[in-house]
Amino acid sequence: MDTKKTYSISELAREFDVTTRSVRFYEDQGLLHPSRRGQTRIFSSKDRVRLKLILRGKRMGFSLAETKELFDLWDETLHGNEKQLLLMLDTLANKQEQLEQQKNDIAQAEMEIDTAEARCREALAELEKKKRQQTRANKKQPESVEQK
Amino acid sequence: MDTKKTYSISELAREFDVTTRSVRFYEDQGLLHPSRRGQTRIFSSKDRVRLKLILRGKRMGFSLAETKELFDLWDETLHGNEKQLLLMLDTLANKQEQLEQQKNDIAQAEMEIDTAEARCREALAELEKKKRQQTRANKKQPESVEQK
DNA sequence: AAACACCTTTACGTTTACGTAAACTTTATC
DNA sequence: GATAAAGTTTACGTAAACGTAAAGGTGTTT
Repeated sequence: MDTKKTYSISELAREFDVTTRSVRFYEDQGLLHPSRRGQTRIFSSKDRVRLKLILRGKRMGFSLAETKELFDLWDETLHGNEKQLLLMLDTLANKQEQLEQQKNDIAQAEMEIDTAEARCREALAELEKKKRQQTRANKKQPESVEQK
Repeated sequence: MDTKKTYSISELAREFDVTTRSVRFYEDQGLLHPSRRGQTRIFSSKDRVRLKLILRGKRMGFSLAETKELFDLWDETLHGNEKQLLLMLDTLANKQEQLEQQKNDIAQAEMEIDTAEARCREALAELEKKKRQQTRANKKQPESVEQK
């Protein structure tokens, strides 16, 4: 269920395959805001979503600080006066640009991987061809094998 | 021209907007291999290409170590015996998977940015609406403005 | 009540990717 | 030939993102 209300630190850690140390660190940096029962952290589904966003951000090369900025900005936006809303729109536009850049990078990388793969296969084919020629030669003149 | 033979360290640094310190660091880590004239580094167009790849890798969240591995592997592959070619193909397939993951991440992020943007615009529209109502009210009952 | 799993804080250690300064040499320019 | 511009090495400093103890608090299971 995605509708579960709360999560323990290790539940989240297991689900997203991170250490509890990391989760606590993210809280320390102000990216997560679990409530407490006594000492123990209790994470809401909002925290869960944020953790997911943090990790996606990391995969995309965003720093925790960048991600935190976005979170903070979004929180402020909810309290939204006009200036903040406009600032948010601006930030979102910037992120879009970044994503476009990344899409270009990925497209480039894919092309290069494709050509690299092609060259590999060519080289392999070359090797195979030589091997077959070798084999044929051996059938006709077996003594040509292993000349010491 | 893209056909220029060699580059100085500051030429490369300017072109790609990095510091010379970074370039030297990349050499130190074995990612670049400039030749020397006396003490001075002379970068080939191969080095230039590699620098471009390093930076693209960074934008995509790759560490220098990861990029170096790819470079090294590719160099070995050129000497290619069969095993190395197969290993390269495997590595390339893995990178492809990574790229797919990243494309997914980007697509997700784009969707979320879109909905965030939409909400911003809604909120702005709400504010505008309220303002207009306010204005109309002021025309009918100007004394309702600025109650101390 | 002992053992065990799970949670906590505090705090020092580590890796990556450079920044920054010092002190020096080489190359270009006036 | 002096001076500036660009290059060099050496080496210590730093921010980010955790790892890794150490030392201890809850709580539930046997």
